[in-house]
Amino acid sequence: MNVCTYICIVKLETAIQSNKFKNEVHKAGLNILYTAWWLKTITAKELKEYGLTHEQYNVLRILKGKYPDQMCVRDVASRMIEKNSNVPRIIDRLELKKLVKRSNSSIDKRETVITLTQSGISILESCNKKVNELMDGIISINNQEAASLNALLERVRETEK
Amino acid sequence: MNVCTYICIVKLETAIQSNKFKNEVHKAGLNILYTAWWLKTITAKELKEYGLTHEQYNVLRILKGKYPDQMCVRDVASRMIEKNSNVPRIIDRLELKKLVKRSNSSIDKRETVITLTQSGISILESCNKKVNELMDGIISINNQEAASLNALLERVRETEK
DNA sequence: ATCAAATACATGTATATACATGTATTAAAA
DNA sequence: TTTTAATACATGTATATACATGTATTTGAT
Repeated sequence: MNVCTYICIVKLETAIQSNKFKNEVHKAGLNILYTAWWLKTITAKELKEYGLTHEQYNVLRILKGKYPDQMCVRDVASRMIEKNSNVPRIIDRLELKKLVKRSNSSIDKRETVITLTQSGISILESCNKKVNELMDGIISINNQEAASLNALLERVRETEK
Repeated sequence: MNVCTYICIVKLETAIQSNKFKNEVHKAGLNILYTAWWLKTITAKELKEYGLTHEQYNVLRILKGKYPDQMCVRDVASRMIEKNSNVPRIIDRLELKKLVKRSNSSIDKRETVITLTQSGISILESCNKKVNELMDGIISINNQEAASLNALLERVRETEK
């Protein structure tokens, strides 16, 4: 029998020890920031087993999306979740670990093209498995709730000018 | 007349140039991370005018919450949105700018107690004004939508063990 | 064809995160 | 009481963000 021993609900009020929010919109801002930190932290823990940071994992996933095609640095950067990431430097570290390979583009000599190595692919697959298991095990919202959440987050970023 | 010249909707698919999501839950994970980055970036831009980073602003707000009482470093740290922040070092920078003052606790000599200076209070007030104006101007969701969003984010972090 | 602007990437600096370790002080155990 | 463990903070290291600047290459205008 699978017995649920306890349910851990960390309310925002508890997490940041404050309940003085201007309004629900202001609270939502803090809630988004805190939830992102929480998500990053629990995934980083899994990735650490493989010596990868969240950002390095992101770059590997992006490269996998085009594999076996190569990608230039600019293309990788444009797909990053955090747009100001210093992609050349993240690639430096992946290259040191021999998870990716740099080469010069023949089309445009300014470009550096990046390729996943076999080792990069296999570490990515292990990480994906771990991270997916974590998500399935920890995040208990269903697809319908997630869809509402996605719609609301997109509404947050919808700006009129 | 207040004419709305254009509406800027940055969908997640456009932002990270991918539409291959395992399911809505997985997409929600990326959406939370991207929205947090977006929020941080637009606020950081306002704070930069005052030479403050997002984290320094967070520390000042926390100190204001107890003002005129002092707070020890541990108490500040426990209220941070990002729990792994290196609060002593953030305080180093605030102290250099004379926005806070460090002193020794008389009760427990291990503790360092932090006080907002007058200059710290006034810079915080200016920042709050700027940030609130930004939020009101840019975020177009209403309080009811924000309340649903808050409930969903709390559901995301609700884990069974 | 030549020069100026734009592009792609690398690199440098300040600040932050994440985490390990060091130091002084306090609390607790033998 | 003495020793040990825990606590509070400071500091050190690797990696990341945010942003400025440098260099080589390409594009575009004259």
